[in-house]
Amino acid sequence: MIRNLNGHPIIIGLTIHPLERRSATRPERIRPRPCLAWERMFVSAVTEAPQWLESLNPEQCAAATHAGGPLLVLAGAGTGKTTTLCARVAWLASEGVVPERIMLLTFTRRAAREMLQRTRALIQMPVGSGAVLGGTFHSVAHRFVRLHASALGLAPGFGVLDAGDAADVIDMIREEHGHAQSKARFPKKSTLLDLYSRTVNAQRPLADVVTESFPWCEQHLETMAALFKAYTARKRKLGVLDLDDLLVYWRALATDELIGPQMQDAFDHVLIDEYQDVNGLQVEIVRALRRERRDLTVVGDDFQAIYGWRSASPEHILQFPTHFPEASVITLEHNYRSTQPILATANALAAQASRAFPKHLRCELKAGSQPELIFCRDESAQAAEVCDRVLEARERGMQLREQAVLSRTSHDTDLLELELTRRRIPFVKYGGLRYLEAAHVKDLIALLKLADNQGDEISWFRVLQLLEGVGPATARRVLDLLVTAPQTDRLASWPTAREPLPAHARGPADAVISALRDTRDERLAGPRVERLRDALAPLIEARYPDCAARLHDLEQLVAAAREHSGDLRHFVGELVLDPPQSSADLAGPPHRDEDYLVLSTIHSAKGLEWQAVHVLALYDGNFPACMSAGSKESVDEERRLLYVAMTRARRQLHLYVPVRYYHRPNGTDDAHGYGKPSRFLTEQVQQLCDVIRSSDQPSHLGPPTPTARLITVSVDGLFD
DNA sequence: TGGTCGCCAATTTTT
DNA sequence: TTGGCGACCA
Repeated sequence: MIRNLNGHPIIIGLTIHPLERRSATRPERIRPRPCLAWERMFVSAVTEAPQWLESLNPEQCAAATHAGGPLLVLAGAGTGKTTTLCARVAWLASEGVVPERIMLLTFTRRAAREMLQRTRALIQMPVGSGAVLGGTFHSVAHRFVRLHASALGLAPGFGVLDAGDAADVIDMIREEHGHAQSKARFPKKSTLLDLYSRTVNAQRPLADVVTESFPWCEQHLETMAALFKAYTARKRKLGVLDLDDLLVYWRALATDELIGPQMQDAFDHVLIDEYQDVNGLQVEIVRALRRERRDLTVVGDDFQAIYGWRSASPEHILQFPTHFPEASVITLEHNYRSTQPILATANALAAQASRAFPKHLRCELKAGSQPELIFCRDESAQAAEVCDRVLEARERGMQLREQAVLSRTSHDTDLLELELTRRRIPFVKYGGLRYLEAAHVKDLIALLKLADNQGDEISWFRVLQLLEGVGPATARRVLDLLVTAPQTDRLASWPTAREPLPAHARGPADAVISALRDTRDERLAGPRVERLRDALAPLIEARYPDCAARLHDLEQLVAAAREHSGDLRHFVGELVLDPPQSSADLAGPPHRDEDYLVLSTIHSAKGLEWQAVHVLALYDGNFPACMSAGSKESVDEERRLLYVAMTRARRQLHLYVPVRYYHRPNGTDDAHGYGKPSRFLTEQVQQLCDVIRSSDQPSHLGPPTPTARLITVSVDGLFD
């Protein structure tokens, strides 16, 4: 059993993958440990220099020891942002601030864990004492809302819906309202949830959000407004909160005239990482928490804001000095990560931005090779090129885990995954399909939720449809019979409720029901999950052809439950907020001796770094995505996304432009199917990438590379 | 005829 | 994996 830094077991991830069927020798996915340059700095700082503050540069030191009042730390990529924040927590603690009175909000739980661990190492707090309250906005919100559940009119063990569950609830209402069959196409569940979530997180009227981001839905505005009202009512009725509700409820607590001041007084210091990615709702929470007490530290880089599609906006960090007029601002500009040529290229890209805090990253590593811009014949040539370079670098002594392949979408690496498998190069991938999104995992979770709450219609709906010959209509009929039963024991009405089932499905259904019944008195999550998994297994086997791999995934969940000390409700709740196999949870080196290449989406690579970085598929329409071509803001965000990708590299940076692509029929105005190099690769950047290699070989596939170069010249026009 | 099931196409990024 | 469409079953 592998554990994370908190000692919790980690599930090693999916064994199912869309490409799996074609590649039998695919390596098991494991989580790599991120490369931490600052970690090394600190190890020496702690062991060799007791006054660890001396290892910081003057700006970092000023930030770490800032006394009193709001502080904005603008930390460019690779400038020791995490180092500084850790040092600040350590400094506060060494100054006598009680750790429990420090709140540390980070973007991922991994970041929180790492920081707390580093901090402990710095000031030698005994393990267990450093109870800094740390985590994501959502997980901290969960804690507060649970604490004040009754004040909020919630049952003590309210459930938390993940995004998939929320979409299912919306879909159910959508059907009840009769939108499923209406002739005018109605937005589907994921669009609706997206729209709802954006509206809530941005704290702006629905009409505005629709007009701005979903103009094609405008005709349905009133209907959708009614649907969303029904959605919130339904959540109340079901006694559940979705992820957005956690924030909404936290804000309600923070602004409450009784609880708000208490909550504010409970924390001497609030520190927030990645402030460029907060949304309007989160800002309101922060302002409520620091209305009177003003000790607040926020750290971020407006040029690395890449979550606009989740209602985050770099405007919030830009406006921090307005919200907190007495704020001090410290800018970190010494980059310790990348070589000068890489930094110069990234700076050239940043210079194209329309709005940003001025920053001039200075580089400590002068020497280094130029970034490479590589034109490839097509996406499979791109895959081959990447493999060649990766192996070449390994020959020269660079471990695979020191290299990473980053892409705009997780799907960009499909061909590469096949090629890596063919060449037997081990790799791990994160981003992409996540553990909790796999159908069979959702099946088991639905059953677990039923064990906890027999009134959970969504879960009933899902579980019933696992039975052979049972679809939405039959499931609905059974459900109606169950729901009419008294709240306390819905299972009591099972003998009647099972009537609508086809005869051959009744036996298997009974087996599941008795498992639910048998485990009712079991307190610990482990035995319950195991028993329920056993009951579900036959249905999984009957339903999915590749059941062995899927059952293996479920076994991981059982193993995790066995290690869990709490009850089932707790276990499921934590699973939703801290899902395994998410990029947020890359903890603990699983096998020190293993070496593997890292594949990741750029979003998931945030905060990480590697010696060599390969960025795939930089052609117009993909990166920047055509979905983002609509507004200046979203194109700016695409640019920042590329900036984030480029600044992950320490020594080598490779950018790939496949010239011809196959998977995007009628996607653009280009009927010939040639990719145009990304609109971000203007001449300015290209000149800095002085090694331009073409990799075309004689081929039946056709067009010679010069066509691509011609297109390159015309890229600038796309900015207009 | 209502309902299930099989087949095909398409899919941005995630707490 | 989801959604849409058409075939087939009670």
